[in-house]
Amino acid sequence: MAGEDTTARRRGRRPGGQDTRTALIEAARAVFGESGFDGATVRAIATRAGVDAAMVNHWFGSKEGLFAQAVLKLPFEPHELLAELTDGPDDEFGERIVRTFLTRWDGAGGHVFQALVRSVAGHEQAAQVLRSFFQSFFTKVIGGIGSDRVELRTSLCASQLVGMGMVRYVAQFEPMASSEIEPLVTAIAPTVQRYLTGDID
Amino acid sequence: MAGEDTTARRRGRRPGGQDTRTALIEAARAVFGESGFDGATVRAIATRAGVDAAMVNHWFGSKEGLFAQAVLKLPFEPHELLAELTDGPDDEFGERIVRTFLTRWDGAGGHVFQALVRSVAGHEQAAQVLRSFFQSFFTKVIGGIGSDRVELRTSLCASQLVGMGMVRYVAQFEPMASSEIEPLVTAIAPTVQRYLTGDID
DNA sequence: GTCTATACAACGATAGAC
DNA sequence: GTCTATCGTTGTATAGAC
Repeated sequence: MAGEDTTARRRGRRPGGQDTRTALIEAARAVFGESGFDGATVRAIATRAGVDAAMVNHWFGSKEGLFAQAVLKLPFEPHELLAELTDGPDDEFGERIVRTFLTRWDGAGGHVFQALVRSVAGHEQAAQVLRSFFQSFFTKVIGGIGSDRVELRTSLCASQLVGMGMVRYVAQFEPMASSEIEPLVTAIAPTVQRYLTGDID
Repeated sequence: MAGEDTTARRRGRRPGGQDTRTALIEAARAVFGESGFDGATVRAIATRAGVDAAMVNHWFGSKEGLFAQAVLKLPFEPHELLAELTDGPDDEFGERIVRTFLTRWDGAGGHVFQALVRSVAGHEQAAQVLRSFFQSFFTKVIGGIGSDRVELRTSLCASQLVGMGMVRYVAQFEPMASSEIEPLVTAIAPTVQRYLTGDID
């Protein structure tokens, strides 16, 4: 992450920093809901929240980060996650992705993933914004390893990860629902690794 | 319901054939909702519908078939599907599963899968019944090939299949959403095949 | 007559009481 | 272990629609 709350009192605009963050999240939900991800602008969200547009980057790292936490309620910050995933050898990429996915969502609690699925399944709006967000994010993740067919590989990885979340957190099939993380990494990482760098046709 | 049947139970054809089917579906939704899949009995459902238990087999092939059409609204009959999947060499099992999954759901239309996901994500009840149904069904599918760790393999297969459906029908990530079936079979079948018969630890 | 939706009986499996 | 009750399922005779 960037800084903690070192700039909170600098010009005394708002005494409590958390209020800015909360206001941004509420404004973001409204604006993203009205305009979609592409249609919503950081400036419009910040204006509605009554704060400066720079606060978006300060609190959420990016427009995507704000979207992730406000609308999708993802339990992580995309930029930070990107750095975590890309740090390591390419042939352990699948392993890192699966382990990180499970660790983060386990930490957040199954109901968070469940809520995400419900909103995506229920509202075409949410599906659309998630789609552009996920594709943009995962393309960055995959882009660095120089494989071809980036879009298809992205879809394939998404299918295995999303399915893993569905089985573990939503449908709660045993033994996957109660399993430790590492056995699942062992079983599933080769799939993701193949989707990333292997032969897919 | 098909009427309170004030007439004494007579053998033979009752006027209004479709009414029995409809009555069974309505009764099944009620009983499955109250008791879950295992707790609900065919006889209880038939009694509530005011017809004989044998009508379940006549109209839906099995208890699972009734559940599939009444609660999950699946576009296929489990027994028929089981026969289709198990007919062929074991080393093409993954291929058949992926192709059949996509063919059936494509035929039904994406909104049907979407509705299934929504009901499973929304109601713990539906998740529970789907869980026992799916495990029972897939255990039969996998049971014939004699692999170990049947439950884990079932979960893994389910994760890839459900994820594929989520990406193609719900989130609609390109290119997976618009792809022809066969390229997806080529890309994903090896994953399912490995989950079924390969090394997973 | 044929066709089929229906009811009833019975089978094998399974779970629990004793 | 034995007995019993109940489960899902199957076979079959029958009644009504055609």
